[in-house]
Amino acid sequence: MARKLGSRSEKTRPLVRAAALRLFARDGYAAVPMRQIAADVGVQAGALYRYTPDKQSLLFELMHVHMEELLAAWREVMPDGSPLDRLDAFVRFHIHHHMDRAEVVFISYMELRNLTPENFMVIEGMRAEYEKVLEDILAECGVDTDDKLTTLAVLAMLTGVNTWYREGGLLGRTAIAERYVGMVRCLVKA
Amino acid sequence: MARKLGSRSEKTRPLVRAAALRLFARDGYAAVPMRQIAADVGVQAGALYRYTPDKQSLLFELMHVHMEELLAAWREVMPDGSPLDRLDAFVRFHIHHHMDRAEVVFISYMELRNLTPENFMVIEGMRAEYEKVLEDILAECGVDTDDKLTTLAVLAMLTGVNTWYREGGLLGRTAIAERYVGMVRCLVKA
DNA sequence: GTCTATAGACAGATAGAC
DNA sequence: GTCTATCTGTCTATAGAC
Repeated sequence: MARKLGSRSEKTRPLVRAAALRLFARDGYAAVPMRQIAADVGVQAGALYRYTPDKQSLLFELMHVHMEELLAAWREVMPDGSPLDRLDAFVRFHIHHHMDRAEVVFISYMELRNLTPENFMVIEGMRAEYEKVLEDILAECGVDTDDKLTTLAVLAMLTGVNTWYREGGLLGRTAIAERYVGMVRCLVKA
Repeated sequence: MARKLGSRSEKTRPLVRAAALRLFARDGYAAVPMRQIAADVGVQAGALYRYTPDKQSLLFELMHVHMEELLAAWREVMPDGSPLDRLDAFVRFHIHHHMDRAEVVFISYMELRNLTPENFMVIEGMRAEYEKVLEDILAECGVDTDDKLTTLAVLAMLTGVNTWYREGGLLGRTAIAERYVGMVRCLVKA
């Protein structure tokens, strides 16, 4: 099979994204120079601008793709059962998805303020859409969602797993998810 | 009454701290130039170095004072009652303290990675000490604290209030605290 | 598509006048 | 104690050779 022209460029592009992801997560967007991303990829800084118009777009693209994948993945696994079943499913989905993508999740919470106002509005809209998924499920479960306190408390608790979960820890992935399922069920009953 | 010599310097110092607090919270440590802090205070950039050896010390001092005050304030109000009473008291204390100091709390979570390794270890130690306060109370309430999941889940839920609470919102401070008290009680029973 | 070289802006921190 | 002026280094992004 003949290679397409320009296929070489499509080898570097994902490396740039991966390096930006890793370094932004580790050191923070503002603290990572383009030169360091380039060094991580194994090219000179100027070459990066073949793949991104600027540093800001690199950040925005990582967060935008993440939010699109998050919303799409939920639509994919979203079950039809009872409200409580759907709540359990949401908790398991959220925990597993966030454990699998620790770096981009971390960036998406930490680097919001380094987005331009236009880019921020896009991401904020998608974040609100995801929050609405949980809010609707909670409402169907009989929770009062006039104020967002319960929704935000549950979301904060679930997302907190991102700050401490590391692969190979004391608890397995499924065990962790089931513990959170139990805690959220308990909050809903109260 | 005669003014003490040097009393004028002690007027600018708190202004520098206040400006750094406000700007670090709004734009992030890395994005705030010393010149902007100076402009906020109403002096030239060079004058700031009468009050701090460098920018890093400005950040560290804000976080360090915050953690000292947090630990001291808890020791002050810590009650003697039953474990469940002490848990309620901790929840109320945490929520109110975090609502009253939104900016420095936000900085303390967001800017950890902009501390030098030495400074990070100091703050991290104090953060662990605070976490231990909650862990001990939960253990006395009969919660299994062999793994830290419950402790961290409760702390994440409580601290989440910082991301959405604004003065003059739908719910009053006390009402919010009592809702969290109810949710935490429920998690402990399960 | 990657390189070298550099433009142009701006950072943290210091020196010395007043 | 604050000023002006500046040193020294680093940043993003671009230009043009190969």
